[in-house]
Amino acid sequence: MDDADFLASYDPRAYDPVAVTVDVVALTIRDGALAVLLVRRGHPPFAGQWALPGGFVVADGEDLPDAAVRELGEETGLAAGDGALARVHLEQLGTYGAPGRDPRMRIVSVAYLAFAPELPDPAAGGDAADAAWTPVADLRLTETGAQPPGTTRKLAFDHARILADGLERARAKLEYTPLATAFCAAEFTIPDLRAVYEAVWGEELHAGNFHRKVLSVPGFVAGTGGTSDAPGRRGGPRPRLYRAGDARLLHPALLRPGREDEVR
Amino acid sequence: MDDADFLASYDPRAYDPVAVTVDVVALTIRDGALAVLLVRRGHPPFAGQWALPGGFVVADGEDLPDAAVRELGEETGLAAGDGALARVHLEQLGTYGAPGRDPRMRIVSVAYLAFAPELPDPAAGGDAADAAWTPVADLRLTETGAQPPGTTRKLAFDHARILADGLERARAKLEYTPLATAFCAAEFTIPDLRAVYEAVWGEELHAGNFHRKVLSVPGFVAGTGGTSDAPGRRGGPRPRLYRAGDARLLHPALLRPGREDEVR
DNA sequence: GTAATAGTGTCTCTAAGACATTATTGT
DNA sequence: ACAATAATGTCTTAGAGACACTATTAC
Repeated sequence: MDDADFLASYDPRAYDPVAVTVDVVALTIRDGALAVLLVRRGHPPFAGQWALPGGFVVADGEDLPDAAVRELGEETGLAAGDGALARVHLEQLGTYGAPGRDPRMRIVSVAYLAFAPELPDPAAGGDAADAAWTPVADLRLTETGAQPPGTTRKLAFDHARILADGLERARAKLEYTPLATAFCAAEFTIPDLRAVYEAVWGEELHAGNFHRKVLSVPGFVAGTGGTSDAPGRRGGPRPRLYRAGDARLLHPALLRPGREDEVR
Repeated sequence: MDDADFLASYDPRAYDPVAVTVDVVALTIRDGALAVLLVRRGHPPFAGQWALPGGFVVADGEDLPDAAVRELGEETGLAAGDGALARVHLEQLGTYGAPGRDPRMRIVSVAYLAFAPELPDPAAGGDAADAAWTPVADLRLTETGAQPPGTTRKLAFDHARILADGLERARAKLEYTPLATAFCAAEFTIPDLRAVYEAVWGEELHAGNFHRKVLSVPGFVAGTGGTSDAPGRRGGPRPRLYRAGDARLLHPALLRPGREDEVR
């Protein structure tokens, strides 16, 4: 039997049904805090609860990253050809396929991680009853969370786990890639960049050391020669403007402070 | 409509068929070289060509890592309850779902990465006509490879890409995790560990500096007090024996030498 | 003996971090 | 004037890497 014979006799529907979906962990910085795009589900299961944007992959011809971009565009109201979506950094996060994670049927979900500069407020689209950028600090990400009840939101499906994995990935990638620039506008200042690191890592960084460190990494940032016009600051000289450099890895890396204890 | 109504009216087969498979990049050290487990396909498509071990996920109730272990066991002839398989480190590598990657239908494949100490020669099982540990140096992993033809093997599907991604993941994880100990027997020497690093990174390391570095990382290795009986070596004192320590991250990390150029 | 190897010591240079200092802005 | 901040300078210490050296084994 050669390939052609095999294809002719092959019936894909003979297999048990497994559906493939794409979920997106879209992160941005809003008001100095790390925020994730969430939608309120309009249909069962988990109707009314908040969840990551996502949906079924179109079986015929849609690549997985394309599906992720499509889902992101549906929830933010941005078209794929729009410049704002083109600036979004997208990478695969992982695949979640435990039996029972969706009550309807066996669903394997490929999660993507998106990093974006400040985007417009989302417009609910598709199946979503609502959509909003939500500070991650307002979310309960562990079963044993110690947050005060009422102020936290629990996510549908296993999306709390997916989001937690995405946050850890983001925190780690800030260390050894210039990913932080993906959260900034095309031109930014070193203090802007430091604000991104502080929001994602949840720690204050020493301004002087951070400044010198960023400039010492080859290709991290490139000066434009201009200076910020400094709106809304509380004094001090005008910071210089930079663009993202051509480095794809930071060498040496910017390591998170105080991680010796988390090692075991 | 509540959840129960929705489930009753839901027909999973109404969706376009997408099949989910699991492929395994199983790495080990054989004769001092990094080797990957490959099977020769017994059926179309790509009958007769070498490929990564893998297969369809059982839709009803099999978790994805379980499917990966099952596929690995089928090809190596090791039972899941066997101690050898229990020592294998398994982690998800990524998911590959480009349309057309399989000529039969839309197939989304979840790839897993397995690290094992020296395992027995595989026994062909399942659909495989043959199975073998193959040194990765004998494989053509890029389309524009400069290897001499005839000495290289080309893999089926997009498995060359999956393997290349797995190798890069392995090389990176040696830097900041104690993963190298997963390639060693329960007790090993520092030179054994150095041989793992050299095989995976493809570079010779300075023996003295490596030794001091490994011992300086808290929790990387723990001494047993014993010494190797040193069979087959070419002279020198008996090296001391160690076991894997309790660290899950190496701090500080063991960085690969000479990566400054690959940064842009 | 000779060669190879395990393990340790020493030196240099880079880089991280704590801290100080100067200059420039808003209030 | 005062507070806040950008940007740079100084000092200490940890760590990576080059190299040397001793001790122990196989041949």
